[in-house]
Amino acid sequence: MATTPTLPDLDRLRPAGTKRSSKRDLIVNVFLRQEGHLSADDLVDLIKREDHRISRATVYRTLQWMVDAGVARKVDFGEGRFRFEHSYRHPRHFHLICKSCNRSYEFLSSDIESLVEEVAAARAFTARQSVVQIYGTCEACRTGKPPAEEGATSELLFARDAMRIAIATERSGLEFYARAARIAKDPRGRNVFQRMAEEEKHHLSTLENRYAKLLEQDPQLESRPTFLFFKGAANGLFARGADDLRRKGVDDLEAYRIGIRCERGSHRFFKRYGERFEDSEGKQIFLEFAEEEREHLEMLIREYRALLRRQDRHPRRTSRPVPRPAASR
Amino acid sequence: MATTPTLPDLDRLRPAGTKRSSKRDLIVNVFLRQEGHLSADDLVDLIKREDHRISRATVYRTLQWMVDAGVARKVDFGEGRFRFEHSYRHPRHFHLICKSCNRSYEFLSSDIESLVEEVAAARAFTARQSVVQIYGTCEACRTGKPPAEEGATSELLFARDAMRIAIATERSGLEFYARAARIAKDPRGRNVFQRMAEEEKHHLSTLENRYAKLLEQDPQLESRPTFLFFKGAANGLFARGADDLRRKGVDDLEAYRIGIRCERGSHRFFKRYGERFEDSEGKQIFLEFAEEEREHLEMLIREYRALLRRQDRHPRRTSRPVPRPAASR
DNA sequence: ATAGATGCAAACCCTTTGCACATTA
DNA sequence: TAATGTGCAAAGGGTTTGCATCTAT
Repeated sequence: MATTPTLPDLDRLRPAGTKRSSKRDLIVNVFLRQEGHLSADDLVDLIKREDHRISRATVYRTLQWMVDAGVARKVDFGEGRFRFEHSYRHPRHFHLICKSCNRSYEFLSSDIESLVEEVAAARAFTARQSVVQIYGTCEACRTGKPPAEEGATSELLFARDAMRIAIATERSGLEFYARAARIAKDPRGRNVFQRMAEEEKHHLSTLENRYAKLLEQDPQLESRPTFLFFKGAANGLFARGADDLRRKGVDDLEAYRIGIRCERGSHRFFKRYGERFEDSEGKQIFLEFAEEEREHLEMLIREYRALLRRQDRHPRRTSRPVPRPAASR
Repeated sequence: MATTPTLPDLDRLRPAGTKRSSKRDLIVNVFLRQEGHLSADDLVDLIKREDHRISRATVYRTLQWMVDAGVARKVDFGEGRFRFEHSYRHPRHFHLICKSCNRSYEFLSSDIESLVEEVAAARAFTARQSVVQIYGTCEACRTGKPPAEEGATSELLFARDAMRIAIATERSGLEFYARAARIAKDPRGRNVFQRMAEEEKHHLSTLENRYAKLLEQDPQLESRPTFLFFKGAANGLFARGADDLRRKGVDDLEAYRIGIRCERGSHRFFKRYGERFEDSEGKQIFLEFAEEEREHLEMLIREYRALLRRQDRHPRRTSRPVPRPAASR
């Protein structure tokens, strides 16, 4: 069953020095009840059905008000007019836009965002916002089948994908640390890795419970298409790291370095997306994980340095502090 | 020194049943002389300087004509009006858009394009075109320094990056095959890998010569920012493959599989971008390489299967035929 | 009472179009 | 001489705005 989107507290959003107005309230409520991306005209039509005496100008003014209040976002699909989408508890995302039915579908890709940041950095360009739009024909239009009914809010999809990614990360993290513990020569190192593996195992079961609970909110949730794409989760980062441990001649120092690389990558990921949503299940999960990964990261760096000192060698650049995401540069 | 962009043969572009017109010629020529992304209004101003008596309507009509003829592309930077950019020998690309000076900078990213294709595939969406726009502040505006003068056409930048990528691929391919030859147990396999390494070495020197020649066309070419981003070149694909060969227990079969994965990736890359440009140096390089990688790929698959048969085992899925890029699905 | 919100119609901006006239093949 | 191309002005779609009126605080 479809969940109703959480409604924002309009009184709190209203900027100081502005008055309440029943017409605006009506427009905002009608807008928030809709799904998808409405043009000003669409909204005028919807409004006229409920109250004949609301003028087009007021609808335009209210749309602007919503954008300023952070309830709506103006989007441009190249049609020569703008559309508006919710932005309350609905983070920036990318779009697939069907040219034949004009429907649009949302997604997020951590991988694309990282690459975009790299490109911007390569040009010394300060990126404030990025737009990714894929134009084409959607499955429904191509096959003639009815479109999969909307239903799940992207808040829910975000939470689902957040948890899937967290679970995948824990699983491969567990594998990584278990293997690292097996190959570690230094007893202290073995101990550290073993402790990490234990932690991952514990978190994993917590997460799996939470995921099961989330699924109760929407029986079809599992079958809905991916909203948040992140390769680092399943086959990147820790999985790659575990793989790297299989190479010849990996010593304890190398194992630490690989672990540091992995934790840094996932910390970065969880932090970025954790900051994206407000007060949602997904946000919470992500921020918890970001924190956890940060702690792991610090411990690994500490241990790495300690081992280096014991071996009387100089630290390598892998031990620089936790980086901030490039977006905030 | 900046190279003048190659001018299209307008007579050839003119669709059948349309007449020549001196005013249109003037407008097209003025348009093609400009760089960057012009609004209709910008173009009207430029035109008025040369001939007072050309009307706004004609400019609009000519812009439409250029879009139809494939000389111009209509782009939308969310300003509430369209801009136009060259499209003659100028492939589709992505944009960095400076909100403070309204300049825009172009780039291409194979990595982003691949991810976009994956997202589309995951939703069974047929992608026809994708838009990636990074909005923010450019270096010139942020630092107050004058903008790096334009100069190089993206045709030249594309050729430069094409060659850089080809060279990086050859280098890591060479390393990969040399190492594979070293670890191969099967004498026939050792021979195959050695032959590949020789080939790579030969191509590498050809390419380096060609690159040197390209640089003569623009002394600053090397220092201009990256236009085409592709991670697979330097640290992906073969480099990763060579790395994989360092793992414990890599046998000849595994070496073939890794090689097949690498060749498939680079074949795919070279093919995609080779098809993008018309009659340019970059296009030629890329298509030659695509063909070369395809041959390597086929040989590796053949050898892999032969070895399997000799070892009396069943083929694994790695031996499926060369895939086409997802874009053409 | 007074600042802010609304309705109406006009104005705006960018773009397209109908029609008479000019050019080209 | 036909068929295209052009200029002009008008119309078109989407959006904003000036101003008188209404409404919340």
